[in-house]
Parts: sequence; C-alpha cells; structure tokens
Amino acid sequence: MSNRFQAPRGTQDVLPEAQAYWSAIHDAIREVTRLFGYRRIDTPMFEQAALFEKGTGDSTDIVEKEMYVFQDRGGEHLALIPEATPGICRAYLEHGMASWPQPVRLFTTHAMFRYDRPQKGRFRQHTQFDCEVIGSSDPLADAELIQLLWSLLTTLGVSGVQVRLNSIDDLEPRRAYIARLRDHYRPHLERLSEDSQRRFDRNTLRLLDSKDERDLPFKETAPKLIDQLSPLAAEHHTAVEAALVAAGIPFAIDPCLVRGLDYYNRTVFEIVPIDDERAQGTLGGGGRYDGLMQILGGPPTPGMGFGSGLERVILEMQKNGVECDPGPGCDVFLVHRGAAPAAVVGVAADLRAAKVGVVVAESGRSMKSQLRSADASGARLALILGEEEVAAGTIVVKDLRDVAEQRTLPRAEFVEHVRAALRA
RNA sequence: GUGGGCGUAGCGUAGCGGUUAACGCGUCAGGUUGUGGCCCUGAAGAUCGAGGGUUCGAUCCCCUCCGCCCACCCCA
Repeated sequence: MSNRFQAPRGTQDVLPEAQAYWSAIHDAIREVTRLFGYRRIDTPMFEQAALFEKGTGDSTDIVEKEMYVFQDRGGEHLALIPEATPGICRAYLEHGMASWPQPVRLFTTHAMFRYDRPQKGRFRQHTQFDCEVIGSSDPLADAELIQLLWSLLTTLGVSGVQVRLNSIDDLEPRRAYIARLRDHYRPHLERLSEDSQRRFDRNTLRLLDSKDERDLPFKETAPKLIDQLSPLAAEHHTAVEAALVAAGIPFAIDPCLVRGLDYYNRTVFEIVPIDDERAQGTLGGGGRYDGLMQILGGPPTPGMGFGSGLERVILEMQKNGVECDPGPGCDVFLVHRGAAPAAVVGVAADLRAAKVGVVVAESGRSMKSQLRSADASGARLALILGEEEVAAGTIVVKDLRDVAEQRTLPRAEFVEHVRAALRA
C-alpha cells in the first residue's frame, strides 16, 4: 500500500457512481448554451506561459504562484492552463473570428490547473464551465452571461445562491481612482497587512478585497469606485442592473468585489451560496475584459465572460439534496453454461445490433453465480443460454423484476421479445 | 505559503505494551443434478501510511517524513 501509486495531490478520480452528476451537468450545459445561442470551443490543455503572464497578469496570484509552468523538450516555455479566457481569446485572434458575425458566443468545459493547497471545493485540477461573448460591449451581454449561469444553477436544483455585482470602471478613469485609493491608504501603510503593503504598489485595487483584520478599518472608509464611476461606465452599469431586474435575477452590489484577474474592467460578478462565508464557496465568477485582446496583440475588441467550477457545483447540488442515480449498467445480462463461445458471442452481437445493451457473464461460473451477477448488474432481463438451449436452438428470457416471468423462445424470435420486454 | 485534525483489508469501523490483529459491508466459492434478490457456510484480502527511536517485546509510547481532510490566504 505504501509503495502503490496515488493520484497526485489535489486531483481526483471520478468513479462510475459519481458520473451521474457529471452527466446531469453536461446535459444541463448543453441545454442552457443552446437556449442562449453559445457554441462550443475546445482549446489546448497547455499554452505558452506568456499568454497568461501577459493576459491574466503577472501580478495575479494565479500567475505569480499557482501556475504549473514547464519547459518541453524543445525548450518552449509552457503552462497548464490556469483559466480559460486567454486561450479562447488567443483562438479568436488566431482563427480570425473577428470576421465572423459579431459578437461571437463561445463556451467550453475544460480542466484547469492551479498549484495550491487543496481543501474542500479547491483542487489542483478542476473543471470549469466557461462562457465568453467576444465582440460586444453591450451591457445586455453582461446581463445575459449572468443570466445564463443563473439558469444553469437553477436547472441543476441549486438554490440559496446570490449574484454579487460590481463595476470597476474602465482603465483610464480607474487610474485616477487608484490614485485616490492610494492617498487614502498611504498614511496608514505600515499598519496594513503584509499582503496589502505588497499590493499597495502592484495591485492597489486588491486592497479592497482584503479580509485581514488590520485592513478592515481602512477598507470601511475607503472611497468606493462604484460611487464615482466615469459617465460611460456608470451608464453601462445602470443598464446591466436594469437588464438583470428585467430578467428577474436577484443581485446585490458589492463595492469591494474586485476579482483576482488583471484584465477586468466595468462589470465584475460572482455567484455565491448565501449562507457560505468561505471564499472558496464561489460557484462562478467573471467580468468584462475590453482591454484583453489588445494586450494579446489583437485589435481593440470588447469581451465578457465567466468561469464556473463544476466540482463546486456538484458539492452545492449535493448540499441542496439533489440526487443523481447512476442507473443500470446494461439492459440485459447474458448467462451461459456449456454453450460454444461462438454461440455466446453471436447472441450478444444480435442484441447489440438491435441496440440492446448486453453484459456477458464470466465463462465457467455456476448458474447460480451468474444469476447473482445478473441481479447485481441492475439489468432488467437475464438471458440464459445453456446446453439444452443450444441443442434446441432456443434461449431463455427471464425477467429479473418478476419471479414468475420466464420464457423459452426460438433463437429467431428472442431479439424482438427482448426489445418488447424492455419497452414494457 | 501558515495553522489544526487524522492515517488499521476495496469501504466503514473495533482493538490492546505481549501468542496466528477483530467485526460489518463488499468480492469470490459453496448450500447436490442448470435459475438471482433473503438466509446460512466457507475462502481470499492488512508487511496496522513510511522510516527511525524507547522497550525483553510496539499497530499501541516518542521523533521525523509522507499522505489525506479542514481552515487561513487566494480562486472556480
């Protein structure tokens, strides 16, 4: 045991019995993206590291200390993707999607990698559902994305969650605000937490995000960006709010919501469980990134997107009492004894050709043992092919939910009978 | 990166400073001649997380390491 391999820290195996939750989620994603008109895109699991250093921002925690970076054998500097947006934007530019009808609505479900200490709801490899609207600066797009994620959660039976919304203005006006924020904090600099002192120069906005006791008093009295937005951003924000109200989605303004990625402007949002104060309770979050395409070397192109951690969504489904049953592994369990392998394989093939799922019992086991397996498999029917049946050219069809129901049928007829019995 | 809790068969647990480490679930096999679910019987399966120390003797006491979980930080 001690010498056996283990899954790497912070990763997990999704066993068959847990797959039902993933199926439910993928079904719901397929449906909600269809309803909103999003098309699927899949991008690589690794990218050039510089894509995130420039895009996500090298002062963010994600890039600074959580990214899996490595050199391949050719000396390329690569990173396992820690988030989805830069890769999708790269694909947008690389494939000339600017010449598609704008805006382009895309989604993906993708593994993400971040080197961090695992805990409840936080993994080194996790799966994100990610949506992007690229080429639109319409506030309706912002509201639409929030609405989309909200619908997904609702569809999956997750309630007791809340949308938290903020606007962090555009780059230029924000500079002026950040100067005011620095003025506010500067006299108290040495009394702030170490993290906040470090962020004072590099990432001033994050000071508002701090939950450190030492920072709270100054955070309370700090000027709030949402109260002094530039006219364009204010107008945009008002329109987003109005659209959310019209869509019937409850939300709360959180003036301290900043988010950890550098490229956001204007709208930022999160969806969190109402009763959960933990930071890693966040089910999804995102924002507008009108400057990102230029950072990546493309033409000015507005965009907005979000990511949602699906492992967390499953935890939240379970918290809400949502149960997903794996269901039976097959329709029919084929019991055989003394029949030639060719006959066994032939029967199974006939059933599968008729789209009936078959599991074939282990050769050589007793009839009792095979029927026990049939029962445990959850199959609706057991078929019995023994020496007698082979000799007579028949097969026994036994209903596992009904003790009395068992019939012997000619080989030519059993497939139809099985299909009929499964429909009943 | 910081702090706390925990590591006994596949899973869930018991155990005690001292002969072959126990129980339940699960797995496999039987309970007469080819028939499941319940029941009964049996078997397989654990170098008691790893290494070191204390001791005549350690799964049990001590140290180190590793792993898992939870929280902080941060994020999904």
